Amino acid sequence: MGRAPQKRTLETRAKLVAAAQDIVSEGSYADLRTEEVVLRAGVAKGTFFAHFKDKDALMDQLIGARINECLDQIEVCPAPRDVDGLINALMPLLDLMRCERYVFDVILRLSGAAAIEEIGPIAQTFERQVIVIAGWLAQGPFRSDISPELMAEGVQAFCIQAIALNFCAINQAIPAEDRLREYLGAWLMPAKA
Amino acid sequence: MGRAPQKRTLETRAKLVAAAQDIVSEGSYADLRTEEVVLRAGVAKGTFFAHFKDKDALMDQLIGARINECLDQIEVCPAPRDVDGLINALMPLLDLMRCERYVFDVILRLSGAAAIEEIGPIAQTFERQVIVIAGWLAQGPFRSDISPELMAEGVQAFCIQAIALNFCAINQAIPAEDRLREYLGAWLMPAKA
DNA sequence: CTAGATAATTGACCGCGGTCAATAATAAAT
DNA sequence: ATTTATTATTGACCGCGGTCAATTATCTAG
Repeated sequence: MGRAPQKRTLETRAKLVAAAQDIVSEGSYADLRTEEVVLRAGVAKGTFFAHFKDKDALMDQLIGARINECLDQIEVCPAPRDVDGLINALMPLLDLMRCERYVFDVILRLSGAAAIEEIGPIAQTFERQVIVIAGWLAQGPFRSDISPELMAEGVQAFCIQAIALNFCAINQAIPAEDRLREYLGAWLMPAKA
Repeated sequence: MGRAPQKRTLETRAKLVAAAQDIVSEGSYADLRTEEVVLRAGVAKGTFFAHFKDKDALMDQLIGARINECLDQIEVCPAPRDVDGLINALMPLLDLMRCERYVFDVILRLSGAAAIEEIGPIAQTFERQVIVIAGWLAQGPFRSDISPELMAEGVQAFCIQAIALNFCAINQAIPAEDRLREYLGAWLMPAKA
């Protein structure tokens, strides 16, 4: 067990995060530079890396926090009654995931933790997503031959697929929502046949 | 229309690719350095970037070529008769995609082209995958309420999901094949209910 | 209060991907 | 052949993420 963190440490960390958030709000996640962050925070470069393992770790914090805000908001919605309702409910999350190519890449990269000790914010939100979505699906008029958790994992997979295809020039004619509707209809309410 | 490429150009490019392949075969994709490539090829650093837009473009060539080898081999297989057969048939592809974390990341990043003019090798193989898999699914004893192409896109999405989850420490207990079998069973042969 | 231990901060430095003005090699025109 | 237009190559240079030995601030024991 380490000692309790010093006041100074918390202040420094807060300055770094605040500086990073400012930069993002003025521009984009993609053009955040660690050098700009430390400049604004008024600390040395090494200090940044004493607080964050690498640049991705900062992004994990920032983006993970925003995903959690979405989930807070989403969680209290009533369980959707059909695929369209589900897509509607998921919209804030989808919009966040596709707001920037770089953000999507970071989320994909960090949605799984390399080691059990280091489950970061984004990886945690991915577990939380499954819980929230599975909770909904258990109530709705969806297929019942597989578990809600499995259905939820599939929803995640298809969201990613729909967004990934939409970042691709060839496929931008079809809106991501339409593609997702097709996927989820087939996944959640198969007509068998 | 540009002029035909000079002999020298083709030689240089071949030297670069050969050097890169040597490095990969001695180590991994992840530890390929462009500086090492140009050193072995006996050219200047700038020459590399005259031939490849960036490092990713080289990876696109190298990995795209290997995916195509897999597809050549896969294409001639008889259409699988069930989910297990499908997973078996896809194994060479899956093994390639998960051989290295870095390789998986590159594939995800390049599987969609940013602009229509620049559809790279990997993006092309992703279209080819859908064609090959859809061809199979059209023949097999799978659901018929959705198109084979849609089924094939779902297979792609679930392959990626299964691999991604398996790169994550928390989920390594379950082999990717088992997870994939569960997904594809539910996707391709829903029991309705 | 002081001395020693621990934790936080610093900034010069490195690695490596990527750029670009200058130069050299090649092809086309006279 | 000689000039002219293109194309290929060069290597010094830059940006930026990340490291680490040295320094400074904070905590704790006596």
